[in-house]
Amino acid sequence: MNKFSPGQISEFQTRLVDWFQKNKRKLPWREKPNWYKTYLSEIMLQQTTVEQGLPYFKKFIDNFPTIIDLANSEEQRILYLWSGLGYYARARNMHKAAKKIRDEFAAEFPRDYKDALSIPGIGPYTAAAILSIAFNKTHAVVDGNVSRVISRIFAISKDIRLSSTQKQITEKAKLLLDPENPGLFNEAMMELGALICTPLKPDCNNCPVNLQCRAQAKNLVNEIPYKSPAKAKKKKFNLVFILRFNNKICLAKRPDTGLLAGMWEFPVKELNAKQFESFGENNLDQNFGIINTGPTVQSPKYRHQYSHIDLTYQAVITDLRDSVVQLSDYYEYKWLNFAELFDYPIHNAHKKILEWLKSLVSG
DNA sequence: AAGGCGGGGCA
DNA sequence: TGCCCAGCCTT
Repeated sequence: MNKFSPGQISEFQTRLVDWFQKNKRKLPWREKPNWYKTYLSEIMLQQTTVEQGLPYFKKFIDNFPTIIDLANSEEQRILYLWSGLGYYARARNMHKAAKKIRDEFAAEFPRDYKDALSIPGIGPYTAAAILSIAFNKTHAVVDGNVSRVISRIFAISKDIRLSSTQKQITEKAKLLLDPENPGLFNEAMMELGALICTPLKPDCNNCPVNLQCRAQAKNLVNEIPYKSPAKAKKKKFNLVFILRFNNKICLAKRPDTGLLAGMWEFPVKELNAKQFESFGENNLDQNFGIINTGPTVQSPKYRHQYSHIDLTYQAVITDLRDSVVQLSDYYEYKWLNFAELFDYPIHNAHKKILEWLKSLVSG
């Protein structure tokens, strides 16, 4: 009852892979595949849906057709093309990775698992995915999709966040893996999780392995996987300054570590909830050391949810009497023409402000 | 082992 | 508005 027999494993593999070959999505990295396309797509699809990553994959393949092109690029160029996709450490690690592959692995992806793990941005999942999909090496992948599929197949109802549960799932993934077609099998597992065995309302009627699914048999599909509740996000409030002087606008670079590292933005002052509600009644000079020459223009309030922060923010357009501003939180900033603002890697919260600014200019 | 790190989408 | 999705890295 607790174990799949060799016959059942073989049947599972056959049914799954047959389903995959008939139902897989047409995706650009699946056309004329090579390891570089696999690598690029796997990095981009970490914590990211296919729909969201698709336009970025096309951009990167167009701009950097080979790993050498990627390695030879500037980091700011990579961040610019990546801006809006999030988790920007991926982009910076990708640049480091490309240089390492170029210099230490003769511009070829290493075939060894430990070597793959030594590359920045490549962990257990990505190493197994690239080695199996691009080189048909026998490594089982465990990503979010696979975790969900396996927890249902084996009716594992323990908290899926626990590392002990992940360990158990990894063992099951190795057990099910088809050693003859590891790449195909891994892709099929992930595609099943993405198309059929979805987090909400899984399409069990069209599942190729529903007869082997213990969650289905026990009518527990909606209870598995169990995930313990997430912590509440911290609420934060930002006042964003559109500082203007001589028809130029100030844009600043965030520090190289932490949230949105290395991305550009309009200078920000973090306020508490009370300050955020009342700043308009105060004098910007007294409160922020900013000397404005006239009335300010306020943007609508925006909300932006990060994985651990619930941010509310609002921009004010402020004309300065001189260009001396106290921006001690930033080590680099520039005064730019309006059009030049669009040439910098700006994170999404401030892209919304830029869009608002654009609507003022054109409207 | 736990927490930091984006952005999109849904009820 | 609250809350879901989730690999890699650092601590």
